[in-house]
Amino acid sequence: MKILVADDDRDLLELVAFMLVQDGYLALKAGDGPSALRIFAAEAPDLLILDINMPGLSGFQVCEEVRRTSRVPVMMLTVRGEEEDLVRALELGADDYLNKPFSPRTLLARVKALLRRARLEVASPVSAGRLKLDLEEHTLQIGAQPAIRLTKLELRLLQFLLANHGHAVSSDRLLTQVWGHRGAGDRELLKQLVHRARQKIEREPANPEILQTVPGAGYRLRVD
Amino acid sequence: MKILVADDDRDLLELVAFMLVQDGYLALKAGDGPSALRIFAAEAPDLLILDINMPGLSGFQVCEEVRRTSRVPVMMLTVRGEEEDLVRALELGADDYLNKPFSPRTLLARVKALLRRARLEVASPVSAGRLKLDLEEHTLQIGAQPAIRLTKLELRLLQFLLANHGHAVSSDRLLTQVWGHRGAGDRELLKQLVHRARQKIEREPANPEILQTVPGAGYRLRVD
DNA sequence: GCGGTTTGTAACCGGTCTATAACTGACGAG
DNA sequence: CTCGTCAGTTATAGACCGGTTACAAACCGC
Repeated sequence: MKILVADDDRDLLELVAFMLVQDGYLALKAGDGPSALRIFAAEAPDLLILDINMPGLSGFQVCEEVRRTSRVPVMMLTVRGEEEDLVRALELGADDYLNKPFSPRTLLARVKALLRRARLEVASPVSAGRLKLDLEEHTLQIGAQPAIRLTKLELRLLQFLLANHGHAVSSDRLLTQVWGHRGAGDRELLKQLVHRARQKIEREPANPEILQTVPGAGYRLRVD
Repeated sequence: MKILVADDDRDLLELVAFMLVQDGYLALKAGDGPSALRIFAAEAPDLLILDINMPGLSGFQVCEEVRRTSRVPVMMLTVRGEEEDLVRALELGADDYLNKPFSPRTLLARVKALLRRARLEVASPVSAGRLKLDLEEHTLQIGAQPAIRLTKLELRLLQFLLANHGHAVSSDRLLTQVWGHRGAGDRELLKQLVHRARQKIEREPANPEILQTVPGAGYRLRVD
């Protein structure tokens, strides 16, 4: 479950991200409004936590922009009980509102509640080129071939590679994306996962056409 | 739009009701938990505002009881800073949580947001393909076969799957939809419920044609 | 309150998935 | 050439998942 946190207060940003990661979420961090929008477009997170007071693009503006294209749950943060803020946030389509300072448990409980409610809505498949990933069914379809069943980890791996298709993605990035946290010794896991995925999706697993190795850099997904 | 307010503090009760009426809602008042439940059953309000600290039946208990039969939006009220309360309320399936004292505008903004969100949820169709659910009779009819009697939980499971027929629905979603709240050990419940439902509705329960498993993802209802 | 039904809890099983380790060959630096 | 690193492969143990059986607890109609 990916959550994007946007706050210009570096310390708070790191703290919130840490709390989320501790609780098993994958946290994406943005230090200002424009980055938030960029990351939102690139990563399609499942929930947004936006500080209202950000220089440049405020949380309101980010929320408004996001709401043009998406109904993803949005939680707004602000320093004090600025009532005008609350009203405006809810009117802009935010789903929840939290005053700083807040406690970890409060934040996590509300995040959980929002996600639970959001899950009532339907996820749509993501596709690029001849690859189509169905997040609901946990399957991958290549061109007109029959769909291939994927495990949870395989799905996350391919989802992220697909989001960056055509570009090499470093092992480190994949590790944090797929497993979330973890130490250094986990190159093995990725190696394994790639191997198993290739067995499933490649016509000739030893000469991969889709899930390619970029020596020294990581992996890349070819979609054409 | 009917809103039920339950609080043992007479003054606050009247105040909240007054605020709601001022804003164009119809306010129902309950001075304790049992009255709240009675009025809820009799009037089917569109939203509940429950004080947690009520003598006799607490807001928690009222919420829990209501959630057994209904997914109506619930907002909980309590004195500031009881974090345990917040967590517990959200876990019991409450939709929002407000600390006393609060301002009229805050309350109204959140009420408005809850109602708007509730309205977005789609009324689920009661039949699809060769499956027809009778919500009053608690029965399922498959094609021209005689109707099958269902229990309350089986009905809710099938109702939700039917509303999303053709799409895989995750176990988590089903859990919150059928049971509402709850925590860890509940994969067992779903497993059981699915098993029992299959015994009833499938021609060959070991090879389900209707209530299918989507490995790693959840379950799906086939209606054709 | 009684008896059947419905729901919750636990244990078990087989299959799949994941983590971990060991071995192999390719490659580049020294 | 040799060593170390990197990526691929093979092997395996344990965790986890989903289905099944069994039984206890709660509930419901009478």
